[in-house]
Amino acid sequence: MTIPMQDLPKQYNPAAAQDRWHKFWESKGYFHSEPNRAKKPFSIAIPPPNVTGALHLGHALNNTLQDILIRQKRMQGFEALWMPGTDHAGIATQAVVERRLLQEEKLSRHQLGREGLVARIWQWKNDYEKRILGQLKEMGCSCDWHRTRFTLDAQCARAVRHTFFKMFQEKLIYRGKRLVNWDAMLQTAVSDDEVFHETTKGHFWYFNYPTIDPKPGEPAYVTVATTRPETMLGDTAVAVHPEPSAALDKAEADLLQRFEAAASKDKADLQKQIDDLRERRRTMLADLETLADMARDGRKIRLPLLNREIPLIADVWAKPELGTGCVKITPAHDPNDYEVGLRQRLPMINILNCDGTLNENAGPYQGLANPKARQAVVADLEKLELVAKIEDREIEIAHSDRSKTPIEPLLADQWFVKMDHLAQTAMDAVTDGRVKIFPERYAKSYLDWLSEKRDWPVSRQLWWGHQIPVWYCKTASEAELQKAFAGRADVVWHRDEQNCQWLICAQEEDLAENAVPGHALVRELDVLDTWFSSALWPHSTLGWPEQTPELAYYYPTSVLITSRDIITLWVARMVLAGLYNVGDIPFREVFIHPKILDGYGEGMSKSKGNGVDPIDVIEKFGADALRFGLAYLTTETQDVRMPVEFECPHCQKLIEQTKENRVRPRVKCKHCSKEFSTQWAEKAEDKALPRGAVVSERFELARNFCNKLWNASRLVLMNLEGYAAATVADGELLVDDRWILSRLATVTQDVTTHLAGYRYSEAAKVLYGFAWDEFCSFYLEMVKARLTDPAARPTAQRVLTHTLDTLLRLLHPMIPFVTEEVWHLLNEAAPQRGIERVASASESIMIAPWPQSASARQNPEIEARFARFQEVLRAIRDIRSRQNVLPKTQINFSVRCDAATADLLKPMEPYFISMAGARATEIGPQTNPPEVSANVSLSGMEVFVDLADLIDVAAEIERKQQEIVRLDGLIAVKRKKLENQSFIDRAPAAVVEGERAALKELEDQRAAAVAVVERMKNTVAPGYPKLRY
RNA sequence: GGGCGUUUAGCUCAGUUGGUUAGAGCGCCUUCCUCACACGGAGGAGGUCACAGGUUCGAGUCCUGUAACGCCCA
Repeated sequence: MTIPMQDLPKQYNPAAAQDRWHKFWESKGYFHSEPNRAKKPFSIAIPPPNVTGALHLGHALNNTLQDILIRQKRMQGFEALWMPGTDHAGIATQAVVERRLLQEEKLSRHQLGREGLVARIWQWKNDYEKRILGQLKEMGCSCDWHRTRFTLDAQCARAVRHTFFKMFQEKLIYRGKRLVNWDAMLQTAVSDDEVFHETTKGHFWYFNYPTIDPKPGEPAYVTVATTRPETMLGDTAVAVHPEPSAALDKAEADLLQRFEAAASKDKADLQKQIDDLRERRRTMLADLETLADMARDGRKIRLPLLNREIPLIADVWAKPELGTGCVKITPAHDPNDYEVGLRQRLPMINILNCDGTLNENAGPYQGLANPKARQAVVADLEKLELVAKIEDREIEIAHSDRSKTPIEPLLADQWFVKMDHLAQTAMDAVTDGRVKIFPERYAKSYLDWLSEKRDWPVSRQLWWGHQIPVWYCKTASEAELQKAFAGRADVVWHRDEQNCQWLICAQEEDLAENAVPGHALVRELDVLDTWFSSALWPHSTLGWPEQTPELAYYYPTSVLITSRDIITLWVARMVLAGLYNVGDIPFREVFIHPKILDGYGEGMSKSKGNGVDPIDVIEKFGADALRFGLAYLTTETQDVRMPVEFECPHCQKLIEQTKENRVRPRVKCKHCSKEFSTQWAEKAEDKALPRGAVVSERFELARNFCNKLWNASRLVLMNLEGYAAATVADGELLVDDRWILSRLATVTQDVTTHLAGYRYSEAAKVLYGFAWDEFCSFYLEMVKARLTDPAARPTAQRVLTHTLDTLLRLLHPMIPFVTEEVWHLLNEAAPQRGIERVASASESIMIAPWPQSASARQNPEIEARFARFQEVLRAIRDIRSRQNVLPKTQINFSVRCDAATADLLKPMEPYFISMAGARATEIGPQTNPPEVSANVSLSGMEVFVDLADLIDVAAEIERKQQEIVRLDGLIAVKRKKLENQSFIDRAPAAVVEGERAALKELEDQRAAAVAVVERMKNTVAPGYPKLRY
C-alpha cells in the first residue's frame, strides 16, 4: 500500500511519537527482563538520582548513555536489564525540606518532631520521585520500571541491616570520638565532601596570656593570635616550636630556593618575604628560644577569663615564621590542634552544644551563640587589657554545603567503618583488571583515594535515613544479655568500655525497650551516611541478602555509567561493599562520562540555579534530539560546555541566561517587556506566568537530523507502491546500490565497535554523516530517477527499504521514537524486507535484531570509483554556482580523463542530469575543450562546462590566475621538501613516493590551468591584459 | 599546596599509532521556496592549532617550561 502523503507532515512531530511509542513499549513489556538461561545477561544499575530535586541535563546525559547501551544490547540478543531507582540522599533531602518548612511555615524540625519531619520528607520524596521517573520516561529510558527501587525502601533497608550487622559482628564497625564538621543549623556532622570554603573579611586577634610566675628575663605574657576568639575558652595549651632557630633556618632556605627558581616578576615578593623572615629572626628569636626553654621546663600559662592553668608545650605545629610564633591549642575545635592534642596527650574540652551555643565548659559564657559569644570574649579581654592588637584579614571559612552556614569543628562520638582491608580489596579489583575503568586515567583517582585507607565516618545526626540498628544498655550484665538473646544469631553485642555500656546490634528486627528483662535499651538516634546504602545498590536491588535468581543471573552487572565526581564517594565504595557482601565485583566496567557545564564553564547544579530541565529541551526539540545531541557531544576528553538561553513565551525571542537572572523565579523579557516564570517559580503569582523554557541551540543539529531522517523516510514511503519483497541478485545491483551497501556495511561495523568502546560521539557522527551526506544527498537523489522507470523500480525499492531498515536499526538506540515511528510506517508499506534473505520485520524496532555488518559487501574499489563521480559532480556544481547559472538552465559539460575513468563516469550520465542539470557531451582521453568554457582541474581529470553564452570571461581568468598562484605556493613547498636529501634518505619510501606523486599532480593541475588561461586569453578575449604566470 | 584535564575557525567542538593543501555543526556571505526535507539544496569566506623552547627528514599530534581556565583532593 501507499501511505497517503497528507498523513505525513513535512516536519517531524516528536510529541505525538513520544506519547504513542512509550505507551506501546510499556504495554508490550519490552522493558521488563527476567533471568533467562537461553540468553546472556547484560545489566546496568542506574546511578540513582537524588530525590532532592528534578533532573537536569547532566542526568539526561547520564541516562541517555545508559539507555543507548541497553537498547543496543537488547537488540544484540542479550537479556538486558536496566534497574531503575532513586536515592534518599539523606542530608541533602532533609536540608531542602527543613529549609522549605522554615520559610513557608516558620517551623523547625524540633517543633515538628522526628516522625512528623520524616513524614514530610516522604511526601517530598513521593513528589520528586514521580517527577524524576516521569522525566526519565519522557526521555525514552527503557528501564524495567516494575523493579524500581528506592535506597530507603524495605528491600534496601534489609540489605543495609545485614551489612551493618555483619560489619559490627566482625568489628569492622566501631564507635569513636572524632573531630567532625558540625553543622549547627542542621545539627549534624557533615563529611568533608559536604563542606565548601568561602573567603570572607574577618579579623586576626592577638591575645596576651599571662605567664604564671615568670622568672627574671622571661616574658610576662605569651601572645597568641586567632581568627576565632571564642575558641580560647576551650584552649588546653599554648605551643611554641621546640627549636625555633632551626625552623627559621629551614624556612629561610626554602624561600631562597624558591627565589632562585622564581620568574623575575615574582622575585620582588619573595625578596620581601626573605627580608621579613630575617627581621623576625632579629626581633623575635630570643623570646621564642626562651619560651621553648620554658616549655621544656614544664611551665604554665593562665588562660584568661576562665583562669585555667594550661601548659606551655613545645610542638612543631607552632611555626616561628608565622604570627607570633606561638599558637593556642584548642583540640576539641580545630583539626590541627586535635592532632597536637593527641600527640601531647592534652585534655580536649568541648565548649559547644549541638545547636552551636556555648555549653557549661564555657563558664560565664554558657548559652551564648556566635557572634555574641565572640563579642563577649573580645570585650572582656579588652577590659583586662589583654588584647594586644587586631588585624583585618581575609579568612577562609568552612561552610556546610547543605545549610550554607559556617561549620564548627566539634569533637563528637561517631560510628566508623574500618577501611584498611576493605579498601585494599577494592584497589586489587581495579589493579588486577577485574573492574576496568574508562577512560583509564580515572583509575588513578580511584586508587589514590582508596590508598589513604581513611576510616569511613558513617553516622549522621539526621532523621532521614537508615537508623543505625544499635541499642545501648548501661545496666545489664553480660549474663543477662546472653540469657535474653539466647539462641538468637541475629543479635550481637560488644562492650564499650569507655562509656561503660553495651552496644547491641540486631540484624532483622528492632529490639524492644524491654528486650532485656529489667533493663532499658536505648536506641541509637543517628542514621547512616547516604553512601552506605548507595554502596550496596548493585546487589541490594537484585535482592541481596536473599540468593535470588536475579542476583545469580545479573550480578555482577555489566557496566556502571557515571560522572567523575563520585568515583571515590560511590564507585569505590560499591566495589568494596560488593566484594564484602557478595564476594564479587559489582560491575565489570565503569564508564566515566563528561560533565555538562554552563556557558561560564561551571558544572550544573541545583544550588547554582544553572541546571537545565531536560523537559524544556524535549518540548522544544523532542526527546530524540535531546538524546542524539547529548550522545553527539560525549567525547572522551572534554566536558561539554552548553551556553543556554531563555525562550520568551510571549515573543519567542531568546534572552541570554546570566548568573544574575538564572536564579530568579521570574524574568522580564528585554524584547517585549513581558514577564515569564522559570523553573524556580514557587509562589502562586510567579507560577501563574507562562513558563520561559531554557533552551540551547546546541540541540538544533540533532533536531534537524531527526527531521532529515523523517523526510528521507517519507520519500521512501511515498515510493513504495507496488513493492514486492524479493531477494536481489548481485547482477541486478547498480553501481549506486553497490556503493550504498558497501558504505552501509562499513558504517554498521564502525557504529558497533564505537559503541562497544563507549565512543558515543564517534558513533553519532558516523551515523549522521552516513545518513545525511551519503544516504540522503547521494543515494536517494540517484534512486529517484530509477523509481520512475518500471524496469528499474523493483530493485531500487528493495535496496531502498533494506538500507532504510538497517539505518533505522542502527539509529534506534540513540533516537528511539522517530525510528519506531518510521518502522511502523515501513511495516505497513513493506512488511517484508531484505536483499539476501527476505524476512518479516518485527512488530517493534526495539526488538529487531542489531544489524550484522555484511563485510562481503564492502567494496573499496566501488567506493573509490564513486568518489571520482562525486568529484566531477562537485566540479560542475561549482562552475554553475560561480557563473550564476539558473537552476532550470541545463548546461553541457565534458571531461578529459583516461579510458578507465571514462568507463566509470559514462554510466553516471543520467545522474549528472538529475543532480547537476548537466548533460555530458564527451568523456574520454580525446576530449577537446569547448571554445568557451569554465573548467576545474582534478587529479587526472579536467572538467569543462560549455558556457558559450553565459561565461563571465574576466571572472574566469581572474579565478584561474589566483589558482595558479595558489598552486605555485604548494609546488614550491613540495619541491623544497623533495630537494631535502635527509627527507629522501630517512623518510619511508612510501611517503617519499606519495610526495613525488603529489608534486606531479600539482604540476599537472598548474599546466592545465595555464592552458585554460592561454586559450581564453587568445580565443575569447584577445584584448585581455597580458597575464603573469 | 598536590593530582587530573583543557587551550584548534566568530561560537561549540572533532582531529586515532607524528606523514598530502587541519575538519564538523552553528553563525556569516552568495544563490535557489526545483514535486522528501527552507529544521532544506548548491556554492563560498574564515585558522601562523595558547605562548616559548626542544626531539625529528617532518610536530596540531611527542618532550620540557610558561600562562590562562576547569575539576578533584588537601
